Amino acid sequence: MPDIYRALGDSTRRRILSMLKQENKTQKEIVEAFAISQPAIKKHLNILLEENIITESLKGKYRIYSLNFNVLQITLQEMHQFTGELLDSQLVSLKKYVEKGEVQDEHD
Amino acid sequence: MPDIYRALGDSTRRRILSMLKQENKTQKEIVEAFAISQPAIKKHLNILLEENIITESLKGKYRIYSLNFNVLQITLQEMHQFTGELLDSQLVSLKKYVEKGEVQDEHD
DNA sequence: ATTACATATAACCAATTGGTTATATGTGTG
DNA sequence: CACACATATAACCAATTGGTTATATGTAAT
Repeated sequence: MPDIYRALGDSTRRRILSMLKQENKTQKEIVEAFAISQPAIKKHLNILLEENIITESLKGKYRIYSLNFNVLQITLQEMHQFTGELLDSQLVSLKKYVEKGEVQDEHD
Repeated sequence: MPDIYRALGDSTRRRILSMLKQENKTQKEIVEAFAISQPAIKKHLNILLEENIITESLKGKYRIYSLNFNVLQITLQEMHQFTGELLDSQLVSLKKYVEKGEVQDEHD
């Protein structure tokens, strides 16, 4: 359900995630780390929240954001499997080549 | 330079890449595998070409598309490093916890 | 040469994205 | 209570995305 590709699809969001991997951060801290406005950061946080990649908690007037490791782990693992299979196929082609003396069939 | 996140950011494009991992395909074959129009597929192919994730070659009236394994490998490896570091940090936190009896500092 | 087929391109559309500024709301502090 | 600060929300904007239909172009086959 969570769209990890959407979550990772923007470099600001990737930087936010990198920040959060060290320690949880308040929105204020995140905003201060970028050159764009607070509402712009909030929109990125909302996308990450929508995709369940981060969680939000309240502490007085602050909002604290954290990585959602459970979801991250599952979705990244799926993504990694997909990408792994893409590269895998090259090895299969190489194997075929070694065995049968051809790389691709049909088109070349 | 190639934006692998953009390339993978759409499920149609991911399906196209999956198709190409088996064998090279003509545009016609790709179009026939989807329920959307030829120009729509062409746009996706153009994005994959822009990001250098696939290559195009001519064969008579056909256009043959192939995975660009070189670029794929490099960009996916970078992506995987990024995502690996995200999850890694949890292990570091766990390690800290085991060693010092705390998980996070500052915010909780 | 005509026709059929594969692909390209143009014009259009609605929704999403990534940003802005201005302003409202909520919470802690002097 | 009043003010300051952190965050939320609204209204706006330009660019991109993902699709469409209609039509042009290039190549092969009859």
